[in-house]
Amino acid sequence: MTNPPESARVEQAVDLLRAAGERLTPARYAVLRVVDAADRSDEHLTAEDIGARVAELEPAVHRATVYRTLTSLVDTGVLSHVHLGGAATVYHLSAVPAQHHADHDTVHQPHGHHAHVQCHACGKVLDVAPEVFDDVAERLRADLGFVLDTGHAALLGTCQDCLT
Amino acid sequence: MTNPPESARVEQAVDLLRAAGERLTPARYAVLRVVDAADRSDEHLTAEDIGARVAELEPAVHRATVYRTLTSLVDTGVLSHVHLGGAATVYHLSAVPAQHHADHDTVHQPHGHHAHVQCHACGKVLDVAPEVFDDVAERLRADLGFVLDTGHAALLGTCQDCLT
DNA sequence: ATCGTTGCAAAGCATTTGCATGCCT
DNA sequence: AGGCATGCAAATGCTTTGCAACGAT
Repeated sequence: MTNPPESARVEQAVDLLRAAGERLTPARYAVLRVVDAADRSDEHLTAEDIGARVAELEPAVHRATVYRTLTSLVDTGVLSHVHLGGAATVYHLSAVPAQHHADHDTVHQPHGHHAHVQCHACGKVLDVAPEVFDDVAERLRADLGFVLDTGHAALLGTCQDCLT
Repeated sequence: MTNPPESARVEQAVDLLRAAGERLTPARYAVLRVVDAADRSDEHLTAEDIGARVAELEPAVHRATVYRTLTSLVDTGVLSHVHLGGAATVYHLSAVPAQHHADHDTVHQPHGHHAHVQCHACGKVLDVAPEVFDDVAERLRADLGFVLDTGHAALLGTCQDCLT
């Protein structure tokens, strides 16, 4: 029980970090654990959300450090971020090709790479299988020479619950 | 030459404004002209961009007023805004069902309603015909009950020029 | 021991708000 | 005339930065 697969994802992230010649610090470790936990509960945390949780885990870590850490982890490729509809940016562990996770709906796919749509009414973020955008991506490439980065930004709309 | 259809679009916007029982003030008029001009040159202006141009047109108008004006014009429905990939929000005249404009590429469509994709390398914003997202919209609705608001948020990718 | 990383605190920026005045209708 | 919109200025909130101290390797 107490040795959940979480460690696997975090460890993998740590390995990536080290492979990139980066140092592992308490701040970085805390950020990785927080993001991993959020990932596996399908939460989407912003920089400040992460800062808040890191503060609980490592009170000594300064907010500014969380921002710098997020930036460097994204640069390293350990984390990736998604720009949501409004303005917020949320973070994910980028590595890890999915493994467990009991899915609930069709277009939903376990972790790993995925696209996002956000409800502008309630703010909820839904994960979507990247293939849903394959046709659009193909058309944009053919017509405009534009290579779509599926999942780097979320589209807006209204979720089922908010359709009155 | 000098009596461009601009006035038509602005006038239409003004009518909408009045129909909504809102007042026409120098600040609002300036904002409308600026946004109209941007629209017809396919530019995508943020609140501060608009503020800067309004300052040239009406030096007396305060920045705070531009923000308040944009908000109220969007509420009224005269303007609509699009959330770009990064964080910025850009504005469009919402009415006006397109008219002139010599198009250059297939998926490009004159003004009116359209979707957007943004290059995260150069920041350029490309307008895309909303139909490009029809299939995605249909699938999201069918699978998740999510109603996509095409064109309220932009997707990210890399434009032809930036593909090295 | 070295050099990247952190803490701290202050600066930055875009955006918002309270309030009294002004002006559109 | 009446009430919404504006100017002004201060406050906000998130994020960034300079610099010296710290600590991971």
